[in-house]
Amino acid sequence: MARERRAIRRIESAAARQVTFSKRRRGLFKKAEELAVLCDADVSLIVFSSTGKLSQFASSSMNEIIDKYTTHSKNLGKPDQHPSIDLNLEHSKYSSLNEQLAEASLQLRQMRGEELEGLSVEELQQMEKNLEAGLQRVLCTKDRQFMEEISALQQKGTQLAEENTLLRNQMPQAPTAGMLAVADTENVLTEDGQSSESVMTALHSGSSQDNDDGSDISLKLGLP
Amino acid sequence: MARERRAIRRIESAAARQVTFSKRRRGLFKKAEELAVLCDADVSLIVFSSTGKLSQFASSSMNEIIDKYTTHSKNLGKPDQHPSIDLNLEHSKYSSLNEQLAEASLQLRQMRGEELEGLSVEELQQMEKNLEAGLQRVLCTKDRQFMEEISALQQKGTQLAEENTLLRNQMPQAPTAGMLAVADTENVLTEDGQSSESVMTALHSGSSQDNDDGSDISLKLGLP
DNA sequence: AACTATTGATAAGA
DNA sequence: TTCTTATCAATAGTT
Repeated sequence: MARERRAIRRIESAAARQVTFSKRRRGLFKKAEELAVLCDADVSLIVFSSTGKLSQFASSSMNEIIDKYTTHSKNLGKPDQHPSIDLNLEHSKYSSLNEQLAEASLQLRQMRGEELEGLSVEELQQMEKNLEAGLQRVLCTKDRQFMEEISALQQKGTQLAEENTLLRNQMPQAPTAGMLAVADTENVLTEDGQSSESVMTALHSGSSQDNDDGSDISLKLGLP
Repeated sequence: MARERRAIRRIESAAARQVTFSKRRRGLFKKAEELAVLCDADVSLIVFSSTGKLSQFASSSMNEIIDKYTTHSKNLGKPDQHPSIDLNLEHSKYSSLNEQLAEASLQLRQMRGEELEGLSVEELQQMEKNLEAGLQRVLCTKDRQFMEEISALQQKGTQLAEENTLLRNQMPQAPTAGMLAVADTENVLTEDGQSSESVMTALHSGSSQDNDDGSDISLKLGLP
């Protein structure tokens, strides 16, 4: 990354090692924080220099992350190794969780419009932005779900219509057709095989066109 | 470090966040290892993705480093606080808290429009309702704060204007009046005591009316 | 995932 | 340690 690539192996000169340590440690911590912020990750970084000096970074509480880690790996690996550590961490972990929960609850209440009294105008504007963005995404998702449901129903409708056609063809004399489908009987032959006309366009264009094979079904779309 | 600098702030798009997380995590772990090797340092790196997945690096044994860390920081902090708390109670409290926090976080993320995939249309409509209600309340509160600020400023303005009038009355010959207020001198006597004209209307009506006792101040309202 | 234009990190020197 | 600068590495946006 510089004048010349340095081979990744222990730097023999103590002075040079110290210099490189300072520079790279700064970079490493910076990147750790960036990862945590950018990606909403929980990051813990502990570094002991060769002289034994400690540096640390934690995106939230160090104890909490370590505990989460021990819990995680305990589940997969050998049970209990450092029973003493957990004890020291219990309390801080607990308060930290409590704080996080309180914070999250407050945020939720504020997003619902409660307890807004203490907020500055700037914070309120930020919340407004967040709420609008969230609302937008919710609306998009809802629309998408509607679309999916519509398209599923439409497919089913088309299939049923085709079955109907087949059945009617099999009994050409059927006198009860009028009860189930009023004006279809003369179109039966032509609409057979005309598979899928988009229901969306049907909804937009109102009742202009003549392709009735899906429209009986599309009337039920708003409900489920 | 790329096409364009990315602001170090949580990436909203879940997809982009995941991509960046993968890329940067790899880079971070590489640098952690390089620091450990080059500088003979003891390095521990623990990363939980926003989805809870664990990644770790340790130049020696993770547990050993963590142990060393807890020993180190214990010495600096207060030594032992709660040597004996009911562990079982503690643990159940912990799990419960954890669950609550997870639930609250999920709700928050969903209100921000993330992780909506599993929700039904009904749930989405409920969220939409909540978001709209929250947004409405936030907007009301914001407006109220604006009003309060405006009215406070206006009051102050009125007071200052009154003080000005008093001062001018005390030196009737003042030849420098034109520098501070151009056309006021003949109105001084009449506007005294005319207390509060709404600043809102002043803002809306532009520069039509003649009651100048607050308008010099109203120009500064947008800023503080 | 692979590709680059760019920015960022850093090795060496002062 | 800090600053500078030439260079290499990481990565943001794109495909």
